[in-house]
Amino acid sequence: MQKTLIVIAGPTAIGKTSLTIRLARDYNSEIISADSRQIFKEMAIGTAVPEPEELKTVPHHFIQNVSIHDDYNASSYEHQALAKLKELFKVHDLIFMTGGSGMYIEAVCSGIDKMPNIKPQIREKASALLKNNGKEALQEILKKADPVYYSETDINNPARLVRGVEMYWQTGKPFSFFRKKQPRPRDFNIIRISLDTDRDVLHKRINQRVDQMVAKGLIDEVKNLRQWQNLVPLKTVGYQEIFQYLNGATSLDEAIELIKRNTRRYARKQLSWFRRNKVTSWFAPNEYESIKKHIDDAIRQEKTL
RNA sequence: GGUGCCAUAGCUCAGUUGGUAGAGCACAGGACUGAAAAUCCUGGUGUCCCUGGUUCGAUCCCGGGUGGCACCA
Repeated sequence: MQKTLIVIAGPTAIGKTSLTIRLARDYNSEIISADSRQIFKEMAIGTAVPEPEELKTVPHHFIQNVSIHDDYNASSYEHQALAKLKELFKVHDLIFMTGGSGMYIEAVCSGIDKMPNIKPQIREKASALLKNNGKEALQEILKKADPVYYSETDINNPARLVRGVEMYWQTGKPFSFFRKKQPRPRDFNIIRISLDTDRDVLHKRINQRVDQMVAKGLIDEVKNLRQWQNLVPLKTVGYQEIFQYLNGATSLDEAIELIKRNTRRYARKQLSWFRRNKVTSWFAPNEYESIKKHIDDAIRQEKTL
């Protein structure tokens, strides 16, 4: 029996959670979350994790099971999610994956090339070079050490430059040696569904959700994390803005407005990511019957193949 | 009621000594293989309030109107 992963992608606040829970119940299935922030134990309100009642109705995986103090990235997620899928496919033919982190979804669907971990000292050295000598210094190194990556990547983007340089320093080999970008075949089928709706509707939902987060105690949640504000997982919309407020840089009202604006921008970037995938089918979040029909048709097609 | 000032992008405003206009924010699009809710790139979206006049040509100058603000009654 061919196993199938159904991926429900969509921008933040569009209604992925409730839609996927309903689907997973109808198909008697389970849900794998592909969300780079809901995965952290310490972050709940600001990442809009599903409510306890929702989590009870259908088994969820990768919700709040890692600490912000752990090293975690898209590659860790790929391996854990694949292992979990293998386990779940022993009892289910159909598993749902939903979340807003495009890179996490791609990691599971297509895979990320295997690469060595970077030692913290090397990472710090590369960041220090960027800070002290600017991105030009990193560009110079890459130009000589890794002309392939240098010509392919966005050399204005410090994050890309640091990555290339630290990989070279760590291994003595160019980053492009590891970065093959070869999609890895999976032993399960993938059905991709993406959600979108009118922009003003989405913006309204985002604004409401942010107000709800504040009402649920976002400020207190962020206050408790204040000493960790420089950790990467906390470089997150909803947290950075409240840190700014707690640090006296903005008023609370300003911080809340900034969260709304930055969440709108985040939603736009997510959509941009999901549009890259040309095999996905697009639906509005309220088109439940059409979505179900699409899934049933896709499964039936697979069976006849 | 009188006088003065203002009216240009979604918002706040700049500007054109007359040749159909540009900043910030908002917004839109894109890139992205180990931080990805990160990081980076690109884009002005417009009856220049309406209406007459002057002019080859008016968003700009002049008259009238409408709306807003301020002050005086």
